[in-house]
Amino acid sequence: MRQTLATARSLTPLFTALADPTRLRLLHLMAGREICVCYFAEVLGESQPKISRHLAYLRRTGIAVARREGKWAHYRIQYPAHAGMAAILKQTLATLHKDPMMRMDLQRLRERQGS
Amino acid sequence: MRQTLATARSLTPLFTALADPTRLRLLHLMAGREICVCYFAEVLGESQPKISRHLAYLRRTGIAVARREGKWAHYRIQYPAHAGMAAILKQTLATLHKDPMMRMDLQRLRERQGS
DNA sequence: TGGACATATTTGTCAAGGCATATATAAAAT
DNA sequence: ATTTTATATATGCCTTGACAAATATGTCCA
Repeated sequence: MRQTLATARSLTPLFTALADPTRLRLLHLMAGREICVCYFAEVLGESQPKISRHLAYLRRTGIAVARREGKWAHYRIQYPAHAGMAAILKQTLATLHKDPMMRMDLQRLRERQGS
Repeated sequence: MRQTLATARSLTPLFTALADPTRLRLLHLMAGREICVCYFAEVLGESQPKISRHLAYLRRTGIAVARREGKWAHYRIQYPAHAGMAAILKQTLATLHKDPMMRMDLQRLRERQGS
C-alpha cells in the first residue's frame, strides 16, 4: 500500500475541497451528525443547486457520504483513512466551531429541525 | 476586532494556499528553519520562475516572509495570528513530515547546504 | 403529479506553468 | 572609479484548464 508515498499530492484535493466557504459551512453542520439535505439550502441561505453541487464535490473527494432514505438524502462526514488527513479535517472543524457565525448556522439548523 | 467573524471566509485563502503540491513542499522545507531561495529550485527539481511564483503566493497569503541579504533572499514560515489557522498549518506540516518523500526533500536540501 | 435532489449548460474568474525579460546586487575587468 | 558581466530573484505575457454561480432541466420516489 503506497498510501503515504506522495502526501503532498494526496493532500492537495483535501485542501481544494476545504478552500470554499460554502463547503466549510456544510462540513461544520455535518460535524458529528447526519443531516438531511432538505435543511441546507434554507439554513445557509443559498440556492438548492449550489448546495447540491458542493455536496457532490465533498462526496467525490470522499469527505462526505450520502445515505438515501426515500425522497431524502442524508449526509455525514466521512473521515479519511489517512490519519494525517483526518487530523487536518478534525482540526479544521474545531477551528470553525469557535466562530460565532458558524454556530449560528447550527442554531438555525436546530430551529428548523425543532430539536 | 472582528477577526473571527467569518472564519469560513478567512480560512479559504489559507486552504487555497495549501492546495498545491509545490507550495506544500516549500512549506515543509521551511518548517523550523530559514532557507535561501537559491536551494529551492534544485531541491524540488522545478524551474526557478515557478518556485518564485509560489513563494510570492505564500508571501501574499502571509504564511511566509522573506528577508533579503545582498543577492540572496531567505524565506521562513510566518504562523498566522489567528490561532485556529496556525493550528491547521502546524497540523499540516506535521502530516507532511511523516511522508518519506517529503523527508527526501529535506535530505537533498542538507546535501546542498553541506550541513 | 409534485416534492426532493441532482446534473447539464453557459459564462466569468482565477490560478498554473512556460518562456522571456526585468531588476538588483555583486564581482570582474578595464 | 566607471563600465561590463554574472548571478539571484522577481515579474509580464500568454495559453490552458479548473472551478464557481445562475438558470434550466432531468430523475427518482411518495
